[in-house]
Amino acid sequence: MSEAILKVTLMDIARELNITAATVSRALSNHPAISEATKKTVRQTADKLHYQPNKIASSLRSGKSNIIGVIIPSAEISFFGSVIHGIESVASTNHYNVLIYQTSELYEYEKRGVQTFLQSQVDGVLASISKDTINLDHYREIKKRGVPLVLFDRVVDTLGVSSVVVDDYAGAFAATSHLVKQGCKRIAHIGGQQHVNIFNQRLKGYIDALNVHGIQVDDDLIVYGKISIDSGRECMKKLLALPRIPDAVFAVEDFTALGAMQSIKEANRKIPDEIALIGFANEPFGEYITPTLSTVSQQTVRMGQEAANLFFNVMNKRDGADQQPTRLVLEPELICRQSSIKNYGA
Amino acid sequence: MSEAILKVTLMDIARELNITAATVSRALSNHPAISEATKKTVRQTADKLHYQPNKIASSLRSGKSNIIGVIIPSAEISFFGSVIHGIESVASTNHYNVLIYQTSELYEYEKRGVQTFLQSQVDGVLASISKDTINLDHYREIKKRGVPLVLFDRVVDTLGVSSVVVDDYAGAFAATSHLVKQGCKRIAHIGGQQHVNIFNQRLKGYIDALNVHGIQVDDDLIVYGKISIDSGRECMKKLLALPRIPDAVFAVEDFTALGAMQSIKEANRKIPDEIALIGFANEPFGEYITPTLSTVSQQTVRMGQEAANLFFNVMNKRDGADQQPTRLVLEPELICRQSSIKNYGA
DNA sequence: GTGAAAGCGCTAACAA
DNA sequence: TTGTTAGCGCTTTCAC
Repeated sequence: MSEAILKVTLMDIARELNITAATVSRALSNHPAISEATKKTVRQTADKLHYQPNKIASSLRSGKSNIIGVIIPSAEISFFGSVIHGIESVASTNHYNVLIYQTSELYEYEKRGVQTFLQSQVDGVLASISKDTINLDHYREIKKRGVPLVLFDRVVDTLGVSSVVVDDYAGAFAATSHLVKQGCKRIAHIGGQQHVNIFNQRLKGYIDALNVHGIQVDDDLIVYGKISIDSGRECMKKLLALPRIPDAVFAVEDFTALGAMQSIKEANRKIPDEIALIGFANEPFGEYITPTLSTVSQQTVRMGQEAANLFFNVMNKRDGADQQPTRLVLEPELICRQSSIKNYGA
Repeated sequence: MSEAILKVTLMDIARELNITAATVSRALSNHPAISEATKKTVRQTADKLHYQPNKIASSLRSGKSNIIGVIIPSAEISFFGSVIHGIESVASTNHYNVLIYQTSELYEYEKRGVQTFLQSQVDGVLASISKDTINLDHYREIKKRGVPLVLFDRVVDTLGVSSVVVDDYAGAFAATSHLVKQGCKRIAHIGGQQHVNIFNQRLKGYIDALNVHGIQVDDDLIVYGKISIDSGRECMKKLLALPRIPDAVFAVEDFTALGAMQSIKEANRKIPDEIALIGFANEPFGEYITPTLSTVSQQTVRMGQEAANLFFNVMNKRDGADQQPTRLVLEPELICRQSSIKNYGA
């Protein structure tokens, strides 16, 4: 013998009070034309009957779902977890819900995600493009249907939509400048695959920072790896084999930096005294290794919040005129820890 | 001059083919009574017109939203990111979408999340209860409305709903046994707050493992901390101040283990040769510190998958009879790394 | 094998 | 200030 399942609608409240469903609807949405007295009794009976408005019905009628669809490569990657955190918090304050779709970096899944979202009548889509994706027609489809689209992190310019990214160039510039200020003269860089835009930007930031500070760029001090701990180890070994080894290393991202750190330790060089080290991305582990790793934060939570804000900006002023897409570039934040600060804590 | 916004409905297809919307609907859902010929033309025109079915309308009519609501404390915690990953992948293969709600560990938000989900007509709710929550009426409300509810990780037994947890006792037992097998005789435990069930379970697992292996439990070797790196450091210092220091430590979770590791290093004791160390939770950083940290995996992805599976089990056989709630207990997985394996790699 | 008609629960234009 | 009516887009029962 189980409890009766509640299924209370506007009509039930209306019947109870001998008024129409329309009045109940208006009373509950605080319509100005409804008397305070009716509003009060309506609200009371709604409570009494444990009424829950049916959003599905409301959405169908109003053409507004109050749902944002978010497309990410994987919820398991801490970066995207943080971004979702940011998106959800902003969405929540705007009375929106967040629907998640994971692509596993696959174009096919990404396409399917877009389809589902369109069918689910989401009011907007926030997406980070998968590595596998070349054809962008599914994103064009979103625009064509008049659904606001905002890209974050994995962005593409050709779509003409709003986007949020972090300024990789500025981050690299700041990281390198920081090493200069620590008194380092021979600052090496372990780079990533140069056809990847963000890695190339970081190289440029490094080079320009050296130039600005009057330090000659030395090609021997630039090596290229493949974004992994092992690759970082190998690259660092090359640098340690130079006739004159560097006194600082800016690694293109934290895993590479970690590999470099291991090689430096194995060579019995002191970090940061003999070789200062800084990475990029602020991976969680950096805070827990010894020495703690200096790095550049990509402001992931903020990125999510800003992406959501961009959506709400479009949403809230749908007054005709095709809006100009906003391209938001977040300033990354330098995080200085033991690996790059000489006389740390002294 | 922007592109016309597509808004194609079943009616548009019907008009185009001089048939009724009903037939189109049946054709698209592959109804047996519809001729192959009609199905074919219908599908063709649907494609031609770029028809996307409106799930909202379909949901309203069918009373099924194909959406699972997931309530978590925070998407930023890597544990929950993994769980979401698991849930989403299973949901996706079942043509379901996942709606996320973050509670920030607050009862008020959790209540609001449940409300929103009920109003959104989700077909089921998967939830991890926030620390702040004592009153569980909102969860009872879910059951009362006939919506399947599955709890994971942060579970409570009094609700009589299905749940997925990891077997903390077994994990602790395995971790301790592993240390015994490494030849350790004086195995210490840094515990957590004992009023927290999982921490208490881990203590029990530790004690029972010692007993089973014929090692006397020594109260001096059990200290209690507060789940933080600093607390781990302090607790370890106490252990190192004993007349006879331990030759192994099982820490209640990884951050505590990390603190302990730092203290051991500062005391110039070798890990694992002088003191072997193992943690719990498989935090990402454990793989990257030196030495790499042995730990116990809580199978987060699997937990998400199983939670989703439990939901689909209920969903797929709604044949009357009140179902017995399933209490799924996942076997944790021992992860042996450098910090606990003597002669590692030899 | 297909059509006609009703209705899921809500909202909004129009009337009164 | 409230009621009437229609309809969002789809599914489904009942006809034929």
